[in-house]
Amino acid sequence: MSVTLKDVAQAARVSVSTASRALTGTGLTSERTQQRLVRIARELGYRPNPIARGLKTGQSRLVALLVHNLTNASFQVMAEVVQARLKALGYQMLLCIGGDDPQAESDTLTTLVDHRIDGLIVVPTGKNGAQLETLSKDVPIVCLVRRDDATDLETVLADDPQGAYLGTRHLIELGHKRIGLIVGRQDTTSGRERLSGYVRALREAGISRDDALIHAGHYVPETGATCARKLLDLARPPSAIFVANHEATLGVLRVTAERNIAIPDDLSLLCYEDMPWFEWHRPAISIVDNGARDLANLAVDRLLHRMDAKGNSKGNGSDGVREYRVGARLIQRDSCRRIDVPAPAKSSKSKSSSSKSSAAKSAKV
Amino acid sequence: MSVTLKDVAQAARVSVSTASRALTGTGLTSERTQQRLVRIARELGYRPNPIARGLKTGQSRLVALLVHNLTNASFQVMAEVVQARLKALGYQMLLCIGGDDPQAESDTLTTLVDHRIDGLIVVPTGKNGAQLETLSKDVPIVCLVRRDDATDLETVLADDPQGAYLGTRHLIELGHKRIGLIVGRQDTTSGRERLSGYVRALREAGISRDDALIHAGHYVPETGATCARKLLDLARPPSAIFVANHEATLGVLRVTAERNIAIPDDLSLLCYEDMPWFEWHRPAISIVDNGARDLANLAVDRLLHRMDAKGNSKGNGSDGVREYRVGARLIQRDSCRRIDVPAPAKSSKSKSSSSKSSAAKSAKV
DNA sequence: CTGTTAGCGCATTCAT
DNA sequence: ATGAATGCGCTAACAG
Repeated sequence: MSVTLKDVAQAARVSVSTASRALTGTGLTSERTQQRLVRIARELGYRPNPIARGLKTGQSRLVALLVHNLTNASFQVMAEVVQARLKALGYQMLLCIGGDDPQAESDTLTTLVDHRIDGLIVVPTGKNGAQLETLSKDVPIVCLVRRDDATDLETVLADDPQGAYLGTRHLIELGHKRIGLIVGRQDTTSGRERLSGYVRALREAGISRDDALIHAGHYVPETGATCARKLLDLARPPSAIFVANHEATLGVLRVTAERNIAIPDDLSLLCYEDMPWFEWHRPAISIVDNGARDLANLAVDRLLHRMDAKGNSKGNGSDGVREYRVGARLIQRDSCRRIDVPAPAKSSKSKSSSSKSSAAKSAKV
Repeated sequence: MSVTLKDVAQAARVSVSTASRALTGTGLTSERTQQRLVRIARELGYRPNPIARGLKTGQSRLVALLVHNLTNASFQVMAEVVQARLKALGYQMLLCIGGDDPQAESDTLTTLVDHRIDGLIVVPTGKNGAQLETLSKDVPIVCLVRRDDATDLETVLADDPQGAYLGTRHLIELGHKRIGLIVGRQDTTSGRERLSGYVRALREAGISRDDALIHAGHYVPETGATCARKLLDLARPPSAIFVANHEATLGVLRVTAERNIAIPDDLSLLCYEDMPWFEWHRPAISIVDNGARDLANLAVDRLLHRMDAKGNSKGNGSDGVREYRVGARLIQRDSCRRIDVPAPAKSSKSKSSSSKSSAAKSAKV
């Protein structure tokens, strides 16, 4: 069917080993035969068979990325970045979607090592630490976005404490005293860290923490709806809501729409993690950007480093560092307003707030 | 490192061939040894090496999905569906992102066959028909969403003529006579077909076609912005815009926001292909749903059929059918209004239109 | 610098 | 029903 190394060798009247050496460029062949083989191989349309090569070398030129879903914009970006970077290096990306389900994660992990992947970037559920730890002896692994506390795997994290702090402080600076927080499950790193950043900003500002304003929940839109209702039904509702649970954003927006709550006039809204449409939404939604693109790039860097180190068997390539942080960034758009200034009269269509939305566009690499 | 078939065979005191037969379940072994081998394999934690197996059988248990990007919500859904279906069958999905670039597509295709993928679902650019045609002799291929006219590969398409027709007719029924169309490049199947559906609906309604209202462009947000401006700057601007170029939607929304055009009061807006946030947007955006989930499922069905047929070498598994259509569906939300009724007074906040948005939610499988 | 030999782990043919 | 032998395509250790 396809032309093999043997075909090339025969056509060049050399042995397969010579052909192999010439084409893999080990430098163990004479300049002349080298070039000749390359030429002949090209003429014949020879393509090395990764399967056969893999059987011999134990490598597959396959790198896996395991994320929870593709709905989350951060995961989309990460998938695109990882794929692009890897492709440029001759790797193929195996994209797996685990749905944040420990069982699915576990199954997927086994299948992946079965396929002899050369590397793995995983957003862990946190429930398969032992397995990850074991696998990491065979294949370079980098954790992304979440840390699995049961491991000491190299991990690339967003700076969630900082991001939540920045966001909360921004709202405080706008004059908000009662700031609702909708955050992720407290059994995830990011969930805890974002809460801590929020708390710290409050503390620094001398605002006492009110647990009635704090809601944690699963990473689904429904969480946003439920929690938003609870917050808005409070006797003294918050003047701003910080949706630090990305998936919950849609739910919050639904509730504000249902109740005809004007943003930012009636309520300031600050969200976490950018999405393409946030900027076009009206009002454009201010956010804390987690730097998904940078996170993915760093994760790839670290993975390549480890894969390389493994290849040269120079230790484990960890450099002693196990955790990296990518800074968060506040992107102001139009969904937050100063609270110390009286709200504009609630009548005519607000002809104001659409100008600065484009200026704050984030620079992507 | 890992336990091999040989280890299992030794532990069971049989030959590797027997072990192989027992574990692959060819039925060529005695019931007893069969069960015994399975048990021992499990105890030893044996996992067959797909690479080695692949070298022998020419299969990889890898199926590739090649899409343009992951920003498009349809592609996200397709990736998730394909991955889920395949995983259930023991395949791994190789997700590739071609960026609608012919060169990238071509490169990717070669790499994929190098990896001996067992099947391919591809959203073709349309520029690599010959290559696809050639590859299809080695590996089952199903085209998705777009057809590559240079091939007669089995293709799963949205019913774009119908979708565009439905959407246009809906606007006409609401009383719109001047309906702007922003559609995709006319060198793509869907671009042409959606235009044709629009034209047909107009014709049937006895509305003469006005080319000033029709704009085709690349699948990027900028197209939407540019074309929307042109439409709105017309001496007689349209009362409704049908954005049949999905990616262009954001651009259109930006322009309407910039110009403070109220939807649907000042302008009715109908878009193509659903996105999660369309429903939560205010006003909720009415759409023509292309049935991404159904498309993906059907593509997988067809691919599996062909892979199966190839395995049993019963012809090419085409059943003589080369093209499938998945019907489109109109989902009414709040972005289109009757034009024959006078617009409500432009003052107070529109406390109306948020009720039916949830009712029209699409049922997913 | 090159050819010969030997496997990588598995499925499969040919014997028995 | 089982074992021995062969080879998938390639790389690498070992000679020359």
